[in-house]
Amino acid sequence: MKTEQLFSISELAAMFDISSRTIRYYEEVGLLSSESRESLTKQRTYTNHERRRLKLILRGKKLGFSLQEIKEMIDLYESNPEGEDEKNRIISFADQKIDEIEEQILQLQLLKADILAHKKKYLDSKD
Amino acid sequence: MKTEQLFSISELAAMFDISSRTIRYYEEVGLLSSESRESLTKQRTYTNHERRRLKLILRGKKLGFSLQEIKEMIDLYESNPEGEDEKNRIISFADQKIDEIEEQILQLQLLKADILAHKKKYLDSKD
DNA sequence: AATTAAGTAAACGTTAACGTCAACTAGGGG
DNA sequence: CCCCTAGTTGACGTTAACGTTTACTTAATT
Repeated sequence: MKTEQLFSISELAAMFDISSRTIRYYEEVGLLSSESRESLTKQRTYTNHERRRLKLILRGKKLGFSLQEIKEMIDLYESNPEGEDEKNRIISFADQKIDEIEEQILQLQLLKADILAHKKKYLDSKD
Repeated sequence: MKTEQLFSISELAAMFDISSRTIRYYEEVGLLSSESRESLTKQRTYTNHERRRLKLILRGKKLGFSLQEIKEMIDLYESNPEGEDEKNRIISFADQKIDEIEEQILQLQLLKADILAHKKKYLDSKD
């Protein structure tokens, strides 16, 4: 049998350098869960599954996505579509997100080029 | 002589599909100016210079940067450093931003790969 | 068992980035 | 000159994403 390691809320918070409040907030808005909790008033415990999920959330945040967008993307990861329609809906959502991401990458490359150009300008003006 | 075209605030707003209020707010926080205004109570007019600047602001927003970060980056474009120290400070700021951008691009590529993998999973489960 | 540390829910506070509304002004057409 | 449209400055309202505080409970330590 497999004994999954459990984390407390402050352990998880320390791992990612965020506050406990932030984790509770993510649960409040349905981004995270702590299923392995005995009762509603008892303390939360987290498994590796939730740790990975939190990591995904924070990556999304660093990239500038809203919690709502992040929720949609992660739900995509863990959704279990029933009919063909549902699958098609998910696949086209994925395609749409991929397009957005590619556009973002493109814009970031343009921004990088801009900054490089200006940096060069200041470098050339030295001496 | 060169006659620069002038735009009203609502013309500029329409161009970029934003509100006039947004433009005034950008001026309020020092991101934008309307120098070609006669007096403080008269109407604002914008030149191509400010139009380009606004375009940069909106690109930054789409990329998830805060207005404060955007301000710092654009100020970099238009700053006119005096001493060597000032130039070096600007250049190292540029380097730092470039690092951040490269990291963002990397993370976006990972996110894209993730989504592609999950899309494939759903595709394979079809039929 | 008693103290201390850590966690909980609830509620109010905060900041960025605007939206909205009110009261006033400037400028052009007829 | 009058009217109408577009613009102006406050000032207060709004939403997301938490921070902070309070009063209380659960878990750990001695």
